[in-house]
Order: sequence, then structure tokens, then C-alpha cells
Amino acid sequence: MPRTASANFAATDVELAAWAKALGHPARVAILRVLAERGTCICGEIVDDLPLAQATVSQHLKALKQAGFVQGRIDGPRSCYCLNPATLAEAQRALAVLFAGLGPDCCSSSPDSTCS
Amino acid sequence: MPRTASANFAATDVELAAWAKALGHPARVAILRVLAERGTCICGEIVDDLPLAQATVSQHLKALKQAGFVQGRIDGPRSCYCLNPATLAEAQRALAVLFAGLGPDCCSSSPDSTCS
DNA sequence: ACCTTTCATCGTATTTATACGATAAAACGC
DNA sequence: GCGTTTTATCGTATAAATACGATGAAAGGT
Repeated sequence: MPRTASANFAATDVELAAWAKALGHPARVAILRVLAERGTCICGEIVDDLPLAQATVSQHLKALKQAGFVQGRIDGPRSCYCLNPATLAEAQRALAVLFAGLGPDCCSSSPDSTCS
Repeated sequence: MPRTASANFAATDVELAAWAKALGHPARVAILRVLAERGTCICGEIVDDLPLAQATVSQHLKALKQAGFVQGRIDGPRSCYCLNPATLAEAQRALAVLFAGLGPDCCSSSPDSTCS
């Protein structure tokens, strides 16, 4: 956030937004897909699969790590990455709950959204 | 994207990332919640419910509109906003498919992610 | 010890996002 | 017509994101 900090919001929404933000770039989605496909670990292979420089991929990996979607450990000179099923499941569930709460028949008095 | 455009990515991932990006801020999640709660329309009420200035809320609404999550029409001097169930359902489904593809047992040879 | 490989970080540049005050546009009431 | 209300947009400022080249650090091979 620019001027002021992003306080004043529900902790639930802040966490949810952080997860969504981590998914808010095609490169990071692609990285998750690569990790799922290759199963476990890798790193240089991800770079080869993406149209981005190594430094940029490393930054995206850091973001995914910070969101908790990815785990990484050092394996000799190379870095081993893999998905973190626990956090992914958490995020999936949180998003599902959000969408459920936004459903046409969740709490609104009007049966369907008549707007435009 | 800074220097270069964000091409070179699967159209699916670009669309998914755009949806996720729209959810990537607590204020926008809160706005969606308010719209779901109040049912249909509003605008100034959203401003009252958020710790943000009117202009900022309008910008977030524009982002949600651009993502397709929200519909808005003019109703006299005020603007009527409501959720767009169709796009929300699309995004929900796309995200569910993504998470399903990231599941521990989707295509990987290793049964579970053993990394850290 | 030296070189290679692999990756994270630094430094930098550019774009985008975020936030607000101020202003303009649209519609209603008088 | 005039003022009020409501909201979108403009202008601006600051922070964050995005991208890459270059540089370090860590580990292995010779």
C-alpha cells in the first residue's frame, strides 16, 4: 500500500488477499503447474520452462514461498522446490468459502442480482 | 509488467491470474462481501463501510468491474452496483481446477511432496 | 586450490498499484 | 435556471511489482 499501511481490514480478508495476490501473475501460476507436473523439487528446470530470466523466476519463487505455496531447501549447489499441499489446501478452502459467501443465494434478500 | 509485456503465457493462466489479482487486495474482497450482504446495488454505502476515501473505493470498484466480478449501472445521480454471478462462478471454477491440478496426487510420480 | 555450476541477492529501470484531494459530470429538487 | 447530491475522473504522490544484468555465495568436481 502506498501512503498508509493496509491495516483496518479483517485479518481473514488480508490473508485471503495475500494468497490471491500470490496467484495474481501468470508466471507464478505457471511455476505452480510446473512443480505439480514434475512432482518434487527442481529450479533450473523452471527457468527453462518459463520465458523469464533466472533472477525473475527466483523472485517469483520467493513470492510463492512467502505465501506458503512452495517449500524450498538447499540440495548441494542447487535448490530443491516443491509444493506445500497444506497451505494450498488452506487457500483453496478459504477461496471456496469466499465464493460461497458471494453466491446469489447466500444472505441477500433479492433472489438474483438484477442490476444491469 | 515492467519492461516487456506479459505475453508468452498460456491464455488460461493469464485469465486466472487476472481474476486472482482482482481478489488480491483486502479492500476488494471486502467490497465483494458488502455487495453480497446488501444484495443489490449501492455505492456510497460501500464507502461508509470501508476505511478508504471515496475516490479509492471507486478505483477498486473499477478494478472489480474490469475483472467482471461486478456490474454497475447508473441510477439517477448514484451508481448501482451488484455482483456478477456468472463471472464469479467462472473464476471459482477456474481456481478449483487449478487447485485440483496442484493436488498431491494429480500427475506427479511421487505420492507426496517430500521436500523440506 | 581452482574452476564450474547453480542459485539468491543486489542494483537498477520501468511499470503498475494504491491512496487521496480536488474537480467535473449527471440527475434530482427547488 | 440554480444548488445539492452523488460518483467518476483527473492530477499527484508514494509504494510496490516486474524484469533483467551483474555480482556473490555455496557446493561439487578436477
